[in-house]
Amino acid sequence: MTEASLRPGATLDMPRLDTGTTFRDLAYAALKRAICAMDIYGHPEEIRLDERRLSEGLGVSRTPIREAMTLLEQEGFVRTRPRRGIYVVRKSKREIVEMITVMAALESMAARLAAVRATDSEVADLRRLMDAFRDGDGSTNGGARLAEYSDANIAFHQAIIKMSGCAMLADMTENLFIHMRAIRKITIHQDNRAARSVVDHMAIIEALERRDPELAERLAREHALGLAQHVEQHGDFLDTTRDDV
Amino acid sequence: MTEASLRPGATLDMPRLDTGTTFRDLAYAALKRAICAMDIYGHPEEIRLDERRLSEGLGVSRTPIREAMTLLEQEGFVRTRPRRGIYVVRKSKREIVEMITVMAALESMAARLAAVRATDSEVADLRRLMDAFRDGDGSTNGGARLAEYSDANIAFHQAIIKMSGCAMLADMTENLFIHMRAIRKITIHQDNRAARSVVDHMAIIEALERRDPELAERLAREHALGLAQHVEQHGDFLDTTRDDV
DNA sequence: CCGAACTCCGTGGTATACCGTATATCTCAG
DNA sequence: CTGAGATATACGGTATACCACGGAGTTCGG
Repeated sequence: MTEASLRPGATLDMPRLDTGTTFRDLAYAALKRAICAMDIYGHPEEIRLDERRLSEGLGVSRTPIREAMTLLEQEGFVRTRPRRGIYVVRKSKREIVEMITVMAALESMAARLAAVRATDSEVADLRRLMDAFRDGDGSTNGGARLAEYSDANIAFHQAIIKMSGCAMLADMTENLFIHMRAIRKITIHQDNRAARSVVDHMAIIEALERRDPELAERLAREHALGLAQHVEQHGDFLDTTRDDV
Repeated sequence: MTEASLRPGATLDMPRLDTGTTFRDLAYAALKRAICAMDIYGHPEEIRLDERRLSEGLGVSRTPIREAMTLLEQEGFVRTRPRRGIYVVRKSKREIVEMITVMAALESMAARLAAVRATDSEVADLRRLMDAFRDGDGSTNGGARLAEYSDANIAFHQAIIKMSGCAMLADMTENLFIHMRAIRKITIHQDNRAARSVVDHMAIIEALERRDPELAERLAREHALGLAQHVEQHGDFLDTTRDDV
């Protein structure tokens, strides 16, 4: 390959501009970020996306936009209805419960693996991360802290996945996290769930520290399924103003 | 909407031709079927797909082909390398082990749910399905039966998923089954795994009959992880002739 | 004043042309 | 005969034009 052969000519060799990133990928990233940013379950009206408008806005043609949309549709973020438009999906209560169930399955497996495979320092890092929140949780400051905790919550769960050492678990849960973050925004304010969540997390950490895969798995599963049950019982508002096809 | 209003004119009302199925979906189905049909791990050379040739062969333009390819790529069946071509993927040993691990997670959760939610008749059907194979399994006929059993094996696992009543579990495992079928074609001939598999399945059925979610989950998980361990130990041939990027 | 039918516009679906680059082939110096 | 460089070819990536259908607005008959 001669690796930018060092002949004397004026070959001001550039670092290597990446040919790998396509417009499709850029559009995909931009759209996904935009969708994640919006509060999907906040306002009831459906959100429609216009290929041509997006194309114009992002400065690329419709083709990469469409390909990105295809990806987003398969991932369950948008739904395209022929000759009607592309809509940001709003999961039904049933779908959310199922999603949490799947999450419980994957995360409990991750916890099982993590209990065996994670390094001591990884577990220690996880404990440090959560200890900060256990201290100042009980009473003092209100909603502002919850938003911050919501992120730490996601971080905790992602850490468990990562410590499993199974890349595919991370892949499959990545999109689920995005949906769940939107849900968690609501449920976290109910029923003192934030405080309960911290308790559950600490128990899981202890199980990991004890290197007990059975316990870690069970706790992770029950933690997730507890959220599923909560949504099942208190999530009826999710099914309002749905136009089922 | 007046439903093809019954005025006397010559309104030879057609049955309703489906506008929903797009060329993209047709191309996707055709390509997926073709990929599943081929024995991916049989011959070592890489299989390349040509958009233009496929477009010509299927009688549609490149656009729907590309969109179908985008889907297949996201599902992990093909990989497109810029300006190189589109290749049918061949999973590495590590990837296959991870895939089976994910399968174990999802399937064990399905078994747990099925133990509680499945109807008696569903469980009975499952037993009937497998009893046929337990009888004539041990000795008599060889490889011809194994291919047949391979399908029954998939059917068993899919039945568990279905009985969980969780549609999303079915969705997420659908593509995994396709990959695993290709793997199972090989592993089933090794180490008398077919007979072992039947034993495991019967134990799972018994757990379902006893409505024991903990046991059903554990057995389903151990059954799948057993396969993972087998691949881990005996699947080194999978990593031959890989051109890693 | 109201409702049904018609027209127009906007949308996603499809086809096609063009572009840049990686690979393959050919050419020619050694 | 061998290998480096020039040219040709083929592929995926992108842009654009056109199409058919659905729905909103309009018009006309009652």
